[in-house]
Amino acid sequence: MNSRQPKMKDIAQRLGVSPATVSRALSGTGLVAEPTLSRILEAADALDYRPNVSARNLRRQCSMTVLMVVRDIGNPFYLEVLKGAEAAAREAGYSVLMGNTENDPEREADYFNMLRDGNADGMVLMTGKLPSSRFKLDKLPVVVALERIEGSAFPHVEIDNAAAASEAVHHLLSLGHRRIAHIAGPRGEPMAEARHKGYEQAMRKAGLEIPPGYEQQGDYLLQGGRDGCRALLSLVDRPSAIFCANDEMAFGAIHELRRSGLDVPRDVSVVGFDDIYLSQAMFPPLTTVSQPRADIGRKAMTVLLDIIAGGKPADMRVMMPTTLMLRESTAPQQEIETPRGNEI
Amino acid sequence: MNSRQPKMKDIAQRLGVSPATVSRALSGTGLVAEPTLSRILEAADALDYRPNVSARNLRRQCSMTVLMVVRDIGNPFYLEVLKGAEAAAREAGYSVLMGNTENDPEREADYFNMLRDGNADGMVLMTGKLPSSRFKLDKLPVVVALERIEGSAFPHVEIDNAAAASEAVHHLLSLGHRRIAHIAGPRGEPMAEARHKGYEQAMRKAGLEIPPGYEQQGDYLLQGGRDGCRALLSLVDRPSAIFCANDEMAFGAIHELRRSGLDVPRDVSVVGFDDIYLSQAMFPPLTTVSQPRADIGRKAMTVLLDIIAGGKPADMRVMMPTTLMLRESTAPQQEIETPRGNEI
DNA sequence: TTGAAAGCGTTACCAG
DNA sequence: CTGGTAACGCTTTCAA
Repeated sequence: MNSRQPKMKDIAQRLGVSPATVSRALSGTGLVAEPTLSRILEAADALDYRPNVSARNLRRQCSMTVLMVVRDIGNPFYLEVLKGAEAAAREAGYSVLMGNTENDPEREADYFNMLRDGNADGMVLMTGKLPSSRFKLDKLPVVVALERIEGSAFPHVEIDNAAAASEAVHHLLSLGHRRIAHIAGPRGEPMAEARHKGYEQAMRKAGLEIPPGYEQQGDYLLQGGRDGCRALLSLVDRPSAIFCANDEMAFGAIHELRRSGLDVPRDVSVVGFDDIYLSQAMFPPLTTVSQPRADIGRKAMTVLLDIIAGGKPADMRVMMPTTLMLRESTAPQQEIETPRGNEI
Repeated sequence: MNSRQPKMKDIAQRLGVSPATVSRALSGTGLVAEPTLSRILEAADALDYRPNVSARNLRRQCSMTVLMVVRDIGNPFYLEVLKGAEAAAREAGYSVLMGNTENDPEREADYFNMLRDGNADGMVLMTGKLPSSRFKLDKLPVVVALERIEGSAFPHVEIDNAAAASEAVHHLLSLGHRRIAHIAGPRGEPMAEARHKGYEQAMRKAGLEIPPGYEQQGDYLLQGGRDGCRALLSLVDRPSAIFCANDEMAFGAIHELRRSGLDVPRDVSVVGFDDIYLSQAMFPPLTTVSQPRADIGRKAMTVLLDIIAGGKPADMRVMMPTTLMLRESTAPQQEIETPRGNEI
């Protein structure tokens, strides 16, 4: 029960060398001469030696652990990001601790404390704001991914939400649509605001007025998409296309359209944003803005690891490219009822 | 730069007591007298003292960390489970480390090693098999969730896949369907086998022969559902209902049906399994078996924490209840083309 | 190139 | 109830 796991001392005694030498041999500093080196490596292997991480961390004052903090771990949106980040961390020998804030400022503060306490060496933050704190957080090794935290000095890895939104609206314009509405994300949420702005810019650039009621306030949720869409359908001059701030609301909108006896895309085109899992499996497969989520996670982790290693990030603002996925929820504008939509 | 974070020694010196007393006061053992106790607590608060976790773990030989190991972190299926488990762990003061195996036996072994090494105090395992090892793994604090690992002595928290599958098929039977096909999960995968068995049992119990070709081999993926469905449609006597081993394949099947000009549910009913995120947002909203995923995660973590605390699990096999979600992808069997399906 | 020894910050055992 | 002290297992000076 006592001496279960072999320690460095055991290997040292067995071989008649000092623990210090064993440590050097095992940590791969090229400071051990050849006869000894291989003997130590062999012995370690034979005994199935594994270093005690707590001891090492205590001594080295680091934890080899990074935090991934999201506001809702239940949101599939974060999955691929986590995946990419986990892979990058793993390759560098780091473990990933999950953090779920549920939008609770106290929890957010907790995770920052873990950082300050050295329980974690760095943090990838995917929440929209910073907890208030009496400490200067800006010096901590933190990278913000996907979201944008205004006024913070942390590096950001994100996409150009406004430009991507504009591109989506352009697509609708190029299909001949003019009455294009928007169902926005939560008010004040920077990502939602950026997408909204992109919509407005594209409309303005096309010389189009946005009719009253064409900008609906949503909440990123299915029901919000339904509600926004219902409001749009009640307008006298209802839109021929709807650009939604995320896919989930787009699904809600499509539901509502169908319930009203309208066909997508024949009667109304719908574009989403995010390209979440199975968006291509919806009916109709959703035209939407795809983010390279795994790459974003990977990049964020890479930047973070650089910072942890003491480097300065090359870019404080990394923009990852988006792709507009043209699928089947959009079709050319058709003023008059046509016998058949462009279903394949 | 040197003495940033206050340590117990600092508090002790400040107050003229010994570090040991500070430790006792702060760890809440009732072994410190009242005048001292509050002084220590106050001082700790004033200095914003936070314990060094590495040191504590080294000394206590535990990590206050549990591992959640899944085969693919990119699969939304695990999300809610993670969420439930994370919440339960957090409430007990544990952190959750993410593990992603990608079905790589080496990685799986890595995570078991983390356990053996004391880098983690326990593990919730959601992969189908055990890495081969020269060590007896059975004594490690591991709980298997969702999956079933045959021949292992670990407690399992799962659902009755066979019974739930039978219930789904019963639903189709009660709608008058007789020609019911199944698109199964990967061969050899216990969960998939159980669901398959449930299908066969329900059919047998109803006195129905399963026509040749009615059991398609799938892979849990969208394309697998498409392929399986296409094969079914090529049969002379094609099914009037399809029970798919998971939702994703059900979406694939529905796609394929629609491509063939068939309406769901008017021409063919489809049932899925899992009730993943947005299954209710599909068109048509999918009738499927819902698992209490968050509860499963929470329960698994609870059992695990019990084991870590030294207790024996009350049940080695906890079965969580499932619910058949009746939505709009199923309808009564209709031999002859009817003018209108039962769309709402 | 190697060894001795001093910690890293806590906790737990023994005395008092 | 409290103080001294010895670990926990590893890394890293400093000497040799």
